[in-house]
Amino acid sequence: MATSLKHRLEQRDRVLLAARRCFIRHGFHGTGMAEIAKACRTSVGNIYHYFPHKNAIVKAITDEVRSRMLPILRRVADNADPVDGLVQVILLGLREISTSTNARLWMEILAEAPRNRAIREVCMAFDRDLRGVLERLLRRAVEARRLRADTDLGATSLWLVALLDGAIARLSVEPDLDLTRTQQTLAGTIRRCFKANGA
Amino acid sequence: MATSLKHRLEQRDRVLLAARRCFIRHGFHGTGMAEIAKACRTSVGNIYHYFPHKNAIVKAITDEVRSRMLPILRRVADNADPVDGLVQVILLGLREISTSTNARLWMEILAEAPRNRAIREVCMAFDRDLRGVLERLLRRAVEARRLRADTDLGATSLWLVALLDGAIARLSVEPDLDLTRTQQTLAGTIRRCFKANGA
Amino acid sequence: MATSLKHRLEQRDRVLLAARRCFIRHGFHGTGMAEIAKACRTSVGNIYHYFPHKNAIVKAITDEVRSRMLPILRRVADNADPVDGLVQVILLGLREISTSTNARLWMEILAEAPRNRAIREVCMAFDRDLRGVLERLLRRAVEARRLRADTDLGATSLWLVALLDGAIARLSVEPDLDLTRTQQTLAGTIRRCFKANGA
Amino acid sequence: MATSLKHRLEQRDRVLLAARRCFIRHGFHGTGMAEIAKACRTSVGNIYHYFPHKNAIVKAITDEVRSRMLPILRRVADNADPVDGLVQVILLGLREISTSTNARLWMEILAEAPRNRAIREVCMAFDRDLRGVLERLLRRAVEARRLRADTDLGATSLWLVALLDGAIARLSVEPDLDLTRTQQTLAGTIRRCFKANGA
DNA sequence: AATGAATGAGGATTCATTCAT
DNA sequence: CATGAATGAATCCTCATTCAT
Repeated sequence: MATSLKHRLEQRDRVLLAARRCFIRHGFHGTGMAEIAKACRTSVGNIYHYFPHKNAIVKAITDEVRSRMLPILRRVADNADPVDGLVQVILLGLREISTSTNARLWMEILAEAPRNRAIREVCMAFDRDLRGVLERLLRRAVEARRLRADTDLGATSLWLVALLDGAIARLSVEPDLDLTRTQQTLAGTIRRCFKANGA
Repeated sequence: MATSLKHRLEQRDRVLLAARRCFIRHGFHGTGMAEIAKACRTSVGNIYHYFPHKNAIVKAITDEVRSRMLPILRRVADNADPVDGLVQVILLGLREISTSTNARLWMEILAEAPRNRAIREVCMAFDRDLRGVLERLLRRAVEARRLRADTDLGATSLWLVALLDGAIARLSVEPDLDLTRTQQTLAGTIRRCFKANGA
Repeated sequence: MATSLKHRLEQRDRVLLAARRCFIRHGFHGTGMAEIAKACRTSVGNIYHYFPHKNAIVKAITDEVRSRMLPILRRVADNADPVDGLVQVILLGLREISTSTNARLWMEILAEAPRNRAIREVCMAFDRDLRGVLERLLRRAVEARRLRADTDLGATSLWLVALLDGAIARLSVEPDLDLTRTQQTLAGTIRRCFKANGA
Repeated sequence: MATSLKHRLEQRDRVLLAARRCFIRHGFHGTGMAEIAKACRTSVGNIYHYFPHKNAIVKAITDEVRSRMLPILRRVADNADPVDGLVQVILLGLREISTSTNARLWMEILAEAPRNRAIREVCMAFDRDLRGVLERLLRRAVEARRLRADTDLGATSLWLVALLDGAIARLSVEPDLDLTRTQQTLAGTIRRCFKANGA
């Protein structure tokens, strides 16, 4: 029982791992079930024991990609200095995105979202979380008088998220882009948007 | 002769217009030639008198989308005040993107680029142009002492472009987003990154 | 009137010439009307003023190819020496076949014949003519006591025709084959099958 | 496992058998995948489990047709009397060709070869084998002083092959032709080209 | 659980032919 | 006579999904 459950989960993961590689290479639409089956050395039919649809695999991948980002958010959200926290969210987010070929996957997800309810919902849930963290940090920055009180926090968090999405797009179009070099410039610019931690 | 040429161009445009609508609704991959044919009330075969591939239609749409942006860039590039110019590029870019359902189309293009050479080349050419304009404006800002001399212009222009890409992604995931409201916040933030046009 | 008729015939020939080139390159099935139209710099529709079907073009080409062979036959049939005549038929036939890229065309015709009544009829008519000439020569050879009286003339003429067909097949599979070198061997062998022009 | 492999091979054969019948009736180009599918009572898609292309089916048929000829060659090549061997090669070759509707298939193959690399290669390999056998027999005939020492063996083997190709062409144009009747004439003629097995 | 054969609709593309201009 | 746009059925091939084994 326990063993069989363990096996189930392992097998499921093997499928996901294989699917992820395929999706990165050929996109959601460009990848067929047969390709995934071959990549994880199973049969096509067997995959359907673990996922009811192809789309369920896509959703699972989306979930996974998203869930890898969440602990980063939580860790950073409690940073003593809210501005440091914000900069950290952006920098860690960028690092996660630019790891391996994640950008391609993120891009695929972003493009799929408009026409795929399941994916869209995952995206929106994640956006809510991310923007929640960002807005909480921004509010703390206001309280700490590092940010003007009349700042539109919603708008600001929106643009910060857009910055991450934009990085995804940039990376996926120009995969050779070295984000680490330009990160410092971004971090500096963001910091400069806040008042110094005044005496 | 002249009439037939005119007819050809009109028909070509009808195909593109129909394709555009279909692509917005169902994406490049989700749209079949039959759907396009029906949408412009021709036969499938006839479309092939105007475009050699489905991909040629995709490329033509990409070209068109991109070329609508170029005059905006040129107009703005010569703005007397470089900071105003930069803000204008961003704001006008956003307006163009958010027009009707353009964001979806842009998104589709961004997602297609990594795996479609023809599209990628159009994108890269456009990026070059856009970043050229941005960097020229940034350089003028440095010369006008509105920006620190040690600013990494390449990095900065990259992030500005990413901001636009990010807006596309945001809009395509949340089509109901009202960008106009948040635009002012962005414009203000950008302006504040530059020193006042000091006396 | 006369002029327009002349023009008609010229145009018809232009189509045939173009079609011939296309058929040699891509075969009957591999050549589209559009390709022929482009090759003779007309419109597709215009070709249909001169030929009711694509198949009519194929038939016309077949006719032409065949009719080029006929005068050769007639000229040779009256040769004083029947054995010389036979050898000449074969050698001239081979020369005609191997001229330019005729073998490909002949081959295309042979392959089309089984499934194309119009072509088959042309082929059979030609075969009748050719075998008639051959059998007449063989009969004269018998009369001249150059050939055993019990020879099966029908069978012999059949195998001589097969030899020509075979040469077509060989040339079309190995286009670089140099038939002229091996011709002499064939001619010698054939001659040796007959008794010397005895005293 | 063993069963499934057996099933696979059986199914593959069923496809080939059906394809063969279709090809004989309508030619390679005239036969669609749908027709083959119907002829072996499967779906179109399923055929693609057994063959990657339509062309792979064509090649498999070509292989099969050719490989049926090879054992004949081997058996005959070791004939004690080289002239008997040669006559046998031709006669058995003819019998194989004239079996049922093989001629049509051979013809189709010959016509396809010039424009289909895979087919051409099979044809050329077969030609090499066949001409190898023929030349070996001819050489032995020379050694046995049954043939003039200055005979051009290459040319002679070429014409013998052409004779077989020609028979194919004849049969495919005139399917009612009764080759068996004329075979004796051919065999006799060939024999007479050699000197008697002199004492 | 695992296999992979089978399905059949749907994918893009081609092409002979027609017909309005 | 000439054009080439239009048609639409037919081409090969792909693919998510089902199902008997």
